[in-house]
Amino acid sequence: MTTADPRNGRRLTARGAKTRARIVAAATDLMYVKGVGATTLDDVLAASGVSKSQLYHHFDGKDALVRAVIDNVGERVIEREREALGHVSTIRGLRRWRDVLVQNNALRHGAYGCALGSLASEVSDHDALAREALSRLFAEWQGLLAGVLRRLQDDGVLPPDASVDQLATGLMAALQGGYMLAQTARDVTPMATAIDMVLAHIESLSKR
Amino acid sequence: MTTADPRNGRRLTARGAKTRARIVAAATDLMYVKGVGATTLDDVLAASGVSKSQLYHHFDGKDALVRAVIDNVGERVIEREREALGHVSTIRGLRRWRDVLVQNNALRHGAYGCALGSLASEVSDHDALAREALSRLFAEWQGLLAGVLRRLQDDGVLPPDASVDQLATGLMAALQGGYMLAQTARDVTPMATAIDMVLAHIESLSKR
DNA sequence: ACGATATAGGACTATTTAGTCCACTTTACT
DNA sequence: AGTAAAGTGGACTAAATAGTCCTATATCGT
Repeated sequence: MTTADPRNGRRLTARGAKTRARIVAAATDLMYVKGVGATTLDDVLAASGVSKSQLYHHFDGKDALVRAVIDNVGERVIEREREALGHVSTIRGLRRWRDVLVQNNALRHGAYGCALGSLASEVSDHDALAREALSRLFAEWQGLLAGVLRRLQDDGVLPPDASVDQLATGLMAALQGGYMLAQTARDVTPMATAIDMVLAHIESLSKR
Repeated sequence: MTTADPRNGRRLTARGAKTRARIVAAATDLMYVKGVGATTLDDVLAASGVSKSQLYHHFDGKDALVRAVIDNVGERVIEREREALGHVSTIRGLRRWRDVLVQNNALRHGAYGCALGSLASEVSDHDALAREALSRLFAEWQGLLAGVLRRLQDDGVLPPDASVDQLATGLMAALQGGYMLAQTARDVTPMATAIDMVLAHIESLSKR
């Protein structure tokens, strides 16, 4: 059985796909914990138990690997958020979504920040392709938030003139900024506070 | 004439201080544009026109240089924000503060993000001392914002039960998250939108 | 079954990078 | 003026790192 290689459409056997996935999985973990710049290809090889030629067989180089990691992280985050937000249509549901993110982040005392946000701020100024991919992912994530707000609007909870997309932007920014402040303070509190402020704002709009 | 060396109290001549400052200035620029990880000591030497022994005379190594850069950036940002926010006591003044940040960021189309925020997300998980310094700087910056809100409260614009510190946290998070989204999108809009949302929230609290 | 292609292992190279060392010059202070 | 400390220049080393190359094995399509 063969499948298309995400990189260049080259044929890929089941075995090859598995090796490729192992490389990406190891790189994803390392880059999340150590950062992209501090993760060497040798680190990835050691963690995945794969040889160098295999890495270069599947990826043109470090940049290509980083892009594969972004795709991988993005896919997981978007899927997670789609499940978490896809059917939310109440402010209460939005608060539950907040609780999950806050509690997960609290487990690491804020360390490492948002998987997507950390990648974005490290890579955006260096690799245009990676930046664009991250930009699309943020847009998609934000679209899920906007979807929730739109449902609130459709249910009459938010007034028709509420600018759903701008609220979603503000919520995403508060989330990402909160992640970053929590990472710097090694304390999840600022992240929780920032999201709460936006949710309070959204709630206040519904009480007119 | 001699002054205390910021690093270890060693005596420092005017000439030495000048060399040290040149190193820090070059490193600051490079690390802002290229990122900390992608900036090599050789880059710093080339940009500052200084020899390697001088760099190691003034700093114990790259980590120490990064910390000096953080102090330098922090000092400039805090001074800038102190001037911008120190005497603001109206929402109108807060909007003008917003305009300056947005316009400055628009000049680079969002690139590089916040000088402090970019350092924070790259360094926080790698160097505890640097993280703590950045955490103190964010707290100081946020304190300036809280000062503005407190003045609004004292003037009766914000109600006495408004949680000024939490609003300042939310504003800082939106600002930082906005910087990051703008950097990823290469478009200042999300940053402007995020701050505007928080300012709208603050304004809505004043209309009770 | 068999040729073609994908996959695997790992030694090897060239370059970059942090960090060291030492000879020499300038400055501060009495 | 003299001397000790600070400052300077740059060659040098060791380690790390990205990337190449060649050989061998496994798998696929026919």
